[in-house]
Amino acid sequence: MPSAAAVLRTRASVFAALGDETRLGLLAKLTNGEPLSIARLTEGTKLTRQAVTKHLRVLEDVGVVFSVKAGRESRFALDPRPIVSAQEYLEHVSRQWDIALARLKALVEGT
Amino acid sequence: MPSAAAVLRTRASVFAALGDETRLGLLAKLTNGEPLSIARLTEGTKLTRQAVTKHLRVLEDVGVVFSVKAGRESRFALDPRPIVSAQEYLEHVSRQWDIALARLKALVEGT
DNA sequence: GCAAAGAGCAACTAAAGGGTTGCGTATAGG
DNA sequence: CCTATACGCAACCCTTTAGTTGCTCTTTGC
Repeated sequence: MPSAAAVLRTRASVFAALGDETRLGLLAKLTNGEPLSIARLTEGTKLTRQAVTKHLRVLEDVGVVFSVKAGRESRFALDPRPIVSAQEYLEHVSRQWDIALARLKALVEGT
Repeated sequence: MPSAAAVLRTRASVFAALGDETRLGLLAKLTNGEPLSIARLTEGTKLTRQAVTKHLRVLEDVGVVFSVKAGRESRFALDPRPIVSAQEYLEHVSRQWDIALARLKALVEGT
């Protein structure tokens, strides 16, 4: 069982990886399921292939993406599991908020 | 209607704001609904009040948090709307991925 | 067998981020 | 009043990050 602090750190790093316009764009290209090469992912980005590569490494480090070598090119595909995890966390936060608000409201209204 | 690029940029900045361990900790303290002062939020952080203030500004800039002045202290409270929006986006991404996978699978199996 | 395509690696730069310290200001309360 | 509390602002430092350039290596395909 990972410590609570480690969980926090992991979650933060996933959000950090998602916290970039370019990387969100890359994810969008990968949501259709088909693994894409770096050259392919670079098209239409105004960036160098190297820059895109770095972004992909960031995404790969947090597990949102993984790569498979196919001949001379390495294809990247999406792994939705960390995304689902992050999504559930946000759901949890807003849910806790709702519960807390209801509780406070009941308090004010004298129950 | 904001442009698609602007939407992307906004979303990215929200994720970026969430992409920090300290800030996730601050959010956690605010999920119980009660607005807290900066001094209060600084307790148990190993950080300076100034550092915490900066983090709060980051959260405030993306609308995840807002402040209300109360005498000599300014209290921060959570606004779950951007969080809900981010959550829905992640849900959308993983959902698209599921759909795409199903489609690819059907293709391979010859429909 | 050779040119072109697809990538990896390393060094470098500019800018952004996280953090601190120091100082000034307003409010609460004895 | 006068002190302690709660902040805001600004300057500064160090580290990380985004991006580029240049070079090398492997694979493709004619």
